[in-house]
Amino acid sequence: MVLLDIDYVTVDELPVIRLFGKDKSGGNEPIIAHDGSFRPYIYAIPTDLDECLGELEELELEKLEVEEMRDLGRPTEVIRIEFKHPQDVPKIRNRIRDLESVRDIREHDIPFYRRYLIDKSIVPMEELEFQGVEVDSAPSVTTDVRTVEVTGRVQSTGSGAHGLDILSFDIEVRNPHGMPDPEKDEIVMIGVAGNMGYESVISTAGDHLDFVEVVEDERELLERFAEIVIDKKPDILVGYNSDNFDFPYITRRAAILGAELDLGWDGSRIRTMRRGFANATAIKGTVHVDLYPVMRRYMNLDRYTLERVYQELFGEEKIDLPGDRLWEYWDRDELRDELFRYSLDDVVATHRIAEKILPLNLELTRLVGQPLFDISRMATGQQAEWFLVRKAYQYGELVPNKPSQSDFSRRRGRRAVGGYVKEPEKGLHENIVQFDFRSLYPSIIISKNISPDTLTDDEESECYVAPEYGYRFLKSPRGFVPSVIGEILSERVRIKEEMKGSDDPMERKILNVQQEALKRLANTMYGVYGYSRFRWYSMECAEAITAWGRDYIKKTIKTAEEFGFHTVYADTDGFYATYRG
DNA sequence: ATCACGCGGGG
DNA sequence: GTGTACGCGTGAT
Repeated sequence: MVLLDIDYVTVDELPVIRLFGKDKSGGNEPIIAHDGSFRPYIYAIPTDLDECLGELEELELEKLEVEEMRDLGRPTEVIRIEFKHPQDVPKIRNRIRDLESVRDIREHDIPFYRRYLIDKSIVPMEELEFQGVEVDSAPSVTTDVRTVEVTGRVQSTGSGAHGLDILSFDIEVRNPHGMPDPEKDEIVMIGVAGNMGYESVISTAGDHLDFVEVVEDERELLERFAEIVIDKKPDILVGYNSDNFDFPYITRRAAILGAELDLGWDGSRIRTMRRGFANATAIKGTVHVDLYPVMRRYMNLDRYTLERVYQELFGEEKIDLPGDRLWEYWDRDELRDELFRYSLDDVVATHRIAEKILPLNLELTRLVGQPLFDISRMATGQQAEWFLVRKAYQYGELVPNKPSQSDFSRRRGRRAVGGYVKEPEKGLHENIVQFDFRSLYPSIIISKNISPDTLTDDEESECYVAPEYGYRFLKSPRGFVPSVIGEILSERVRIKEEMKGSDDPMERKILNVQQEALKRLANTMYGVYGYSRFRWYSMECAEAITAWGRDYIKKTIKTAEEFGFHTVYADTDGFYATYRG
């Protein structure tokens, strides 16, 4: 099956991982696989091993094991402490940290389902194979969900999921007094658009329009929407700002009207989680993607309204009606059809954006190895971090802890000096030659071995020494981050080669998105060194990278000028010049 | 310069 | 849920 989502439940006081997938070759059947074989754990770094083992014995923990790992490259003996339940970790970790013989605890802040994916080398949005036996299905409105108990091996096959079913939706509200208030303003339309040209607006009016499906009242409107989602069984349900608007609104209206909206495969309800400044809405089994945070990351605009994003992406205007007057379009017969067309246009636009943008996010999901639900809501720095957490496991490296509040405030505000910029010379320049470095920063990280684990004070060892700052980076062994970026770039080269050798336009398209995702990830790696919440934060690394960058471009410009070129503009990794002989 | 505050998207 | 989280522009001081 294709693995779409993951979580865990507690059965008889023990955690059971649930893998939500679809059998793409077997009629798109939803499957929930239960795996009760995995247990949470953390690491303790002891000051004295035997003493520490002794102290830990007294806490009556599930299991203790001594392991040899590396902590920023340094060989380190750690104690792996297993727990019965993920919830035990926050309960007990402070007591462990405070033990006399414990220098530090690690990997105590990694969500259980993420730990599972990493340790089992399982990748969402790839085919998943496992051995299991059928068990009784969970009660569900989705009647045909199969439940399987995992009895043996579980593994990702490496083949990506393509042809996923996407369903987009969008609601319209009648709000005559300011912003919509779910306590009193009814939902009058829900637009839905699916893969195979399925486009429809559900409403209590508009029966003369061919794309409108008429229902009796608002409650039926909500239930019909739920029915369509269940019936269409999309892999991904997409909205625009649906985390913060559509879903919370629908949920509240459903509660007021007593509508059944148990869309989860396990019969669970739509859940909106408060996440600091933003919400995230989840439906068990179906991956809900809110395109708004995705688009904010994907492009750099002054505003991110659906209209603006659509226009930028496709160069076309979509129907735009004034939000504060939509209720008039509903109330006045002669304007109502326009509102219907607006509703349809919104959901179709959302769908088009989804079709264009999701392939990249699916590749990032596979690369980072965390669920699409999470990836679509993560800042790029977070994506890079979870990618590295997975790599750290593979490399036997201990993951650094998340920065504490004091680390964070100390780091915040410090900023590495940026790239070299020569302001453009005014005027019209002819016969311009352009020069730029390919992947300048990733290349510098690799060639100068810039990594927190190679940064050293040691004057004796052979080092690369950063210009301006004099920071020293060991020439060997190869650092953790440079190794990982090296992997990313060589994978990208391999994929580009494969692209050259392919005539199949479909295959080329897929490969192109893959290399694009790798490029983005590689380029993110440089920036995160200076990102204050990053586990591998290092201002020295961030500063060294840009210092070498400035050094390279200035030297290149100087050389070009010796050959008779004149630079009219330069920025970070490239410059424009005229030839003067 | 420094800090508190509020906003984004949605109708 | 191994929870509780952004980043920037604005106006006031």
